[in-house]
Amino acid sequence: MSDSAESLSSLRRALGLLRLVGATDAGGIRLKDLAEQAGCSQPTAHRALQDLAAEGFVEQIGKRYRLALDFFVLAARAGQAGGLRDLAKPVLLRLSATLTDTIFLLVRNGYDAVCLDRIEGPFPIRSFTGDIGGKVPLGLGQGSLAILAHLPEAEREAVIRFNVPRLLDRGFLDEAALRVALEAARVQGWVNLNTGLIPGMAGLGVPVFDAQGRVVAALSVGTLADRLRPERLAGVVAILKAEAATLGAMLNPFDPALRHPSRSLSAVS
Amino acid sequence: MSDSAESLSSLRRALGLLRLVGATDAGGIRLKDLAEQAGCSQPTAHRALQDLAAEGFVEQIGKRYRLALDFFVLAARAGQAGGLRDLAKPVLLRLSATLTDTIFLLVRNGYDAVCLDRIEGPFPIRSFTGDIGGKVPLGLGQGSLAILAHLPEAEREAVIRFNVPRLLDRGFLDEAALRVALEAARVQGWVNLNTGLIPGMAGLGVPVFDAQGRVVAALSVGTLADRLRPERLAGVVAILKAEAATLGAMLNPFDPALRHPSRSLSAVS
DNA sequence: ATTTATAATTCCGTTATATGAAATTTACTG
DNA sequence: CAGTAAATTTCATATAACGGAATTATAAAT
Repeated sequence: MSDSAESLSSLRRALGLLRLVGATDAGGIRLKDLAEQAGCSQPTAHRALQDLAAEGFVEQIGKRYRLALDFFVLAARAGQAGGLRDLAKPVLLRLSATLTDTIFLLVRNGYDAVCLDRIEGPFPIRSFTGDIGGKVPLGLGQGSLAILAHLPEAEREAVIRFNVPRLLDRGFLDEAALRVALEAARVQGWVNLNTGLIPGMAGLGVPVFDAQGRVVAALSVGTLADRLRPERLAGVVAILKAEAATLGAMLNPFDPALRHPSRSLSAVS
Repeated sequence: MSDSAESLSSLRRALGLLRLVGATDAGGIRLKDLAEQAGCSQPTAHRALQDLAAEGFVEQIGKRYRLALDFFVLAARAGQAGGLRDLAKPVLLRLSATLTDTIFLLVRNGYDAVCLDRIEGPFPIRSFTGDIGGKVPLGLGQGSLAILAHLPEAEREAVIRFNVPRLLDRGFLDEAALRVALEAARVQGWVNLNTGLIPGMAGLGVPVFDAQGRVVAALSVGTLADRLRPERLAGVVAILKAEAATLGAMLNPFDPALRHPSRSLSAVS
């Protein structure tokens, strides 16, 4: 629906190339394939890549292109999306120290939840979100589900409509199960999906609300199933909720980022 | 030397704008200032920003622009120099669990060492490298020094020549002290610079070699000086070296990234 | 080593598109 | 409710982005 209209500006095209380079794994990608996938001529791709490389976004290793470390550094230095990450850092550190488990900070981005930060606990964790920068469809995983559950009705429905096929594709919840889980999340105020999607793993997510009561993020814990048995669980929930409240209270209620929530949706390609 | 020649391609200009947006902190930056700093007209900046926003690299909050999450997501993938980050993850986790200290994974990038990943220990650590994505001149800090010490002669000399002034600027080692430290690092095979540059802190770094014996990274530990007293130190060294060996063994000897080491130097701006 | 094939890079005439001045709209500020 | 400054849109112009074709480099095969 979005890309059917042909001609893009040269900049859009170049950014598309950058994205394609990013989609490739460590080995890099050849100019030929890049041009083909982007649907532009080889000389065009070549020139764009030269510029991208000159600006330090891409590096050319032999005949292959891949994202440059400078790009990584640039992002790391950049004012972290909304300052949320910086604000949340002490919260994550406290949680990590208190719970001795892996802690995630997730935010919504369009139809996905993105891992903004994470602090590793001593146990090896497998999670859907993966590392910082990782993405999961909203609804998959505890934190992700916590966010989805507390979105305003209209947005939530839009996301569900869009995501159900994606979830099915990945072989997870169907719509009915998803709605049950969402309802449970809403009444409980936290998520503890023990669907056993990852054997031996368990997790727990709580939403973070700003002063207007909008969900802006989720905190979650990932750990071994053993470590979330009933007696410990209640305590962990309490601690997580307390920290989520703390974090929420730190959010500037006048942050203009929260005034145009629809934009983030429409920005999805 | 690089930007004195005027006309840049429109792409370069747009990427410059992106960089400027990134240099701003969470509050964002106005179009006016952006155009001014970039040295282009307002309409030009405007259109570029619209495209950047349409591709999800930048978001417009009210009248201010800032980096969007997509940018961070993409950048997170840029850390993958040779997939090293993913490969190293279990190693870092093991080290963190075994040593209960903060663990760093550093790689070389031009004249700098970049922190590719780090796992927080329970002790509050101050380090030069700082957080993930942080940079230090090669030679400053244990891991960074470990890398420099094991570079091939010619490259090492080039880096030293370039970095000595930078190190002096920051008030640290002079060339003589640096060379002594490098020699020690080479014979010992690990670095334990107790220069007391950061009071109360201590660290320890070991190089990671690939199958051809080239340094590709360093593992290091940062902790309280107390925790690296002689009796514990030997054990920590042994563990670090063992993990460095494990990691090295996992590296694909045919990674093309390692075949053109000179490029990474010349790519420095 | 020599040849062959495939991809990367450079050239160049054409045309699309990026550009900035000026005009218009929008949103702040006193 | 003005008055002002910035953000957008419009538009004619010139530029620089485009792809076909030619050239060079690189890899594969014999």
